[in-house]
Amino acid sequence: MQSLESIISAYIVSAVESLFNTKIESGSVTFSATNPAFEGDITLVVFPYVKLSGKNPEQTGQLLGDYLLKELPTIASYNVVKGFLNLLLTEEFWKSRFNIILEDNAYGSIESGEHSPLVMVEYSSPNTNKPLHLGHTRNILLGHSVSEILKAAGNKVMKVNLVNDRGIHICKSMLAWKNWGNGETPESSGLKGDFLVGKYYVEFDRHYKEEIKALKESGLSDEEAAKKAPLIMEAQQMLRKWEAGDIKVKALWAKMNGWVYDGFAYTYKKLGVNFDKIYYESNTYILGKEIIEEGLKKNVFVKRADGAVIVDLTAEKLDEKVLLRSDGTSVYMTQDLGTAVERHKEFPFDKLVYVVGNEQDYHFKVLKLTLKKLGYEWADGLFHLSYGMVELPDGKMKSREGTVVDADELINTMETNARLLSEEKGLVEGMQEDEKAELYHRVGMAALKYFILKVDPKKKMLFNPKESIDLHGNTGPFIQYTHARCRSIWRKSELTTIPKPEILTDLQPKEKELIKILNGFPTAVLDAAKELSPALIANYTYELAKTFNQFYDACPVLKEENVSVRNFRLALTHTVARTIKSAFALLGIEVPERM
RNA sequence: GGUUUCGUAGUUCAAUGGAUAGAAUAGAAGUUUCCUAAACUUUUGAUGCAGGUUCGAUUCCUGCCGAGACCA
Repeated sequence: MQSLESIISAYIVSAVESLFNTKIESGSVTFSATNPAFEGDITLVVFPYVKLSGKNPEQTGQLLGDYLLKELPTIASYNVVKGFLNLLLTEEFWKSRFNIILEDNAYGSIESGEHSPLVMVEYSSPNTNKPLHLGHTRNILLGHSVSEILKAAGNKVMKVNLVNDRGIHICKSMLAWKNWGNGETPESSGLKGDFLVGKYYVEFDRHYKEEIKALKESGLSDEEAAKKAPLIMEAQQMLRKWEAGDIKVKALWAKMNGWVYDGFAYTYKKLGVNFDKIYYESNTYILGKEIIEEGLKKNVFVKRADGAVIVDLTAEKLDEKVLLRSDGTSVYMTQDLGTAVERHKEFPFDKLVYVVGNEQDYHFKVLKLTLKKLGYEWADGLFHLSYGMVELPDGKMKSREGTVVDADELINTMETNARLLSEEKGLVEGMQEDEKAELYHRVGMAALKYFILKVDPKKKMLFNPKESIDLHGNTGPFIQYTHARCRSIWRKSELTTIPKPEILTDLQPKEKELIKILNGFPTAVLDAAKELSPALIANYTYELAKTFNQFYDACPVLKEENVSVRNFRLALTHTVARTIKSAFALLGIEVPERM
């Protein structure tokens, strides 16, 4: 279905050509929503054509309006206010639009085909030394939602996770567990695996700090003490053993990482997300060394006097970046270069979206530029979805100060709050226990997910642990509630098929408004895909739900006596429910039939 | 210090350079013999400061003030 804007744009192009003798791009035509104070369904901004017409904005608008009224039968009337041409479309247009939308069961999504672009989305990418927290939650929800949105926009999508399963951090946990763990396992203690490993990471830190303190008292500087503490040296020794393939170290490593994966799997499941492929850094960390050779050969990289290999990006207003240390060890950038190249070989993606926090902005700029310099044209398709940090009222979450908001705990709290409200409303009586649990889960998760996703990803967001996430107003549960209302009407209608409406009467204001909003869904999906912003879908869905509730108040559905009006309203209610469900699926939020 | 992002009602969020800056929440006042009141209606309240570009600036540019991030 062609969008309303593109239909009118085409006529504006020909109007400008025949009236002002100038060719313009149809993409340059700008519309805006009509101000409610004036009559109209869509508004054309006239200012860009004032110079072409040589007349004032009002006269220019009149000319364009006359042309459209004559040439485009769906225009019922127009008016010009200042430089704005307000266009009113015919009732017939909106009625036929609604019928098209109603018929389309996959409304809002474009099926991908063989030649659709392949987009790889990397998200989550956790370390294996601690449980997931609210910051990870934002990452995970964004990654999942963006993937769904890209799919709906007609892309083939591959969701990947790159787990940081090796390095000094996991060695610290391993060492602490060996020293003070007494063989504790998730089974023996009942502790979730990622929490268990996280506990020993903290334990390491505690003992390490004591050692540093003691060393400092014996006269060492801060820096020396931090380097010379026996524990850290032992952890480093462990890492070297790991790299050398020491069987015992590798076995412990595999065991403890296994615990963490079980813990993560539980949280991912609760959050309703999954991956098509999981990469492990233990496999990818060696990648990238060949890239260094390649870069040196192509004279893109330079070997410094101390032996370190660098890429000079000063021409691009960035620094020199070290890619290989003077001791020959690689840095993150080396691995990421190698991983990107490997991935593109295996899955020749058109786009690779990295969902990573904005503290890595510099890193991804360098990554893309460096790949470009090496001649990999596909690097143009690399995109860093740089999201803002989740902050607490007094700043960043700090694990040291114990202010980290744990993901599992937050999920539980949300489910509990949903349960308390449901019980208070008393609408769940008669439900089976498992049905109730499912409902509380859906509602709690809707509140959490919507709270996070409705904020523009680029912006930092604030979470106040003292005030629980709201279930009223502009929230996920409000929209779920609207869906449940729609479904309730539908059940009570006792119809089995959707009535084909013949709308003989004029549309009520709220009916027309709903059709207009429904009409905007495909555009919202495409915009969200272009911007990689689930927030646009959240805002869209809120507008739809809010308007439906107004309609619900103003227009009876089941009690309407005129059969054709009743059928139309039922069809409208059905379409609203279906669209809310589709839109929320793009956010990874499920909607209940009743609540 | 260098680079960079961000400052919008009391609070949390909106606004491809477009009309009178929207919502939610908190505050005030209403709506239930009527399809789910997790709703609806009315109301109070905001663009950090100073310039510039533009027919038009929350949005673009410059400076200042304030907060964060990255790099040393």
